Amino acid sequence: MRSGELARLCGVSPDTLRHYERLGILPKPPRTSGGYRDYPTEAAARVRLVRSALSVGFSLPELATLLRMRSGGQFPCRETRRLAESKLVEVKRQLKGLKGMRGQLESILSDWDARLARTAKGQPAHLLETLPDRLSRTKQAAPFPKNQRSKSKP
Amino acid sequence: MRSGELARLCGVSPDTLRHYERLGILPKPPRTSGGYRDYPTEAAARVRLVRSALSVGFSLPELATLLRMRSGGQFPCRETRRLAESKLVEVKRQLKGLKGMRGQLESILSDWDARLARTAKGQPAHLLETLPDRLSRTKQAAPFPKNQRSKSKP
DNA sequence: CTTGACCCTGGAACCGATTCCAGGGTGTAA
DNA sequence: TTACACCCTGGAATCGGTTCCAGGGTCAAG
Repeated sequence: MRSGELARLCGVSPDTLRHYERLGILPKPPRTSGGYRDYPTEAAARVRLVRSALSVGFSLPELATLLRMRSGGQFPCRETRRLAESKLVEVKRQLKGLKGMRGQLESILSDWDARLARTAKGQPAHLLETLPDRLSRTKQAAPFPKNQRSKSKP
Repeated sequence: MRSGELARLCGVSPDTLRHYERLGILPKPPRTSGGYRDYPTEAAARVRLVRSALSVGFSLPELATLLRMRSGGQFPCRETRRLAESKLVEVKRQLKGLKGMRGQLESILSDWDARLARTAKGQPAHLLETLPDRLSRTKQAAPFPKNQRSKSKP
């Protein structure tokens, strides 16, 4: 199977397949005489595995590690489970942050609508200025993935 | 007030202040004879405005646009409101996706625990392989911000 | 023989907010 | 005068997953 076909089959682009191969996530397939990749049928299962793992929060480097250990004869089941658990923790953290944002936005919008109703067109309503007061009381959890960069010097 | 002091006061880094200034979000302050920025007291309010707008989903370019219009004598109240509304829509979209992920992860973990309980140490449990089947039935909403890149050629 | 669809490669762009860097000045206290 | 903390600048790095690029090959149908 050539890359375009496998890509269509899995709902990804051929570029993405090459990318997975570069990261060691998709095994290098044999080549045809013309230099084309010739994927075995199992490749589709592997790609779908990767896609579904991504969709629950695994990262490509993590998958690379797990899949490489496996092809090295190990079975990182416990590591895999622990990783999934940490994904759940992270998802819960982000959920908390997003729910906070949703509540803030809803109350902001109703407040702003009230202000706009009593503000003539072309006049300042100073909407943005109302944000800091509103948000100063409640602490927000970051709704984006935690990518901790070291603040320490090497 | 020098940059370090304002930064401490607002809980950001001096680098971040410079960044805001580069984007036209924080007005250029006067300089001391030594070339240091000398922020007026109002600067802190502006920085806090920006921080709080960021925390509910506004982006720096969006803030730059709004704040520039304002300093140009306009009052983009309606635009501001519409923008906030679109942020709420986006937050709801992400919430849907994250809730889906949470459910998936929870059921995955309990399934994996059952599998691990009946798998001897050092033996393969094939945890990752169970993902595609589990996820194939339900469609997931992307839990990350939609950054649509055009697929069309110029 | 030409068209057109497909494939190859390594490297770079993209998103956004923040941080880091090198190489150089300012200002104050011991 | 010599530490030391702080500040300046423009440009680049960072995170991750995907896409894009140029310049070139493969291969079937017409």
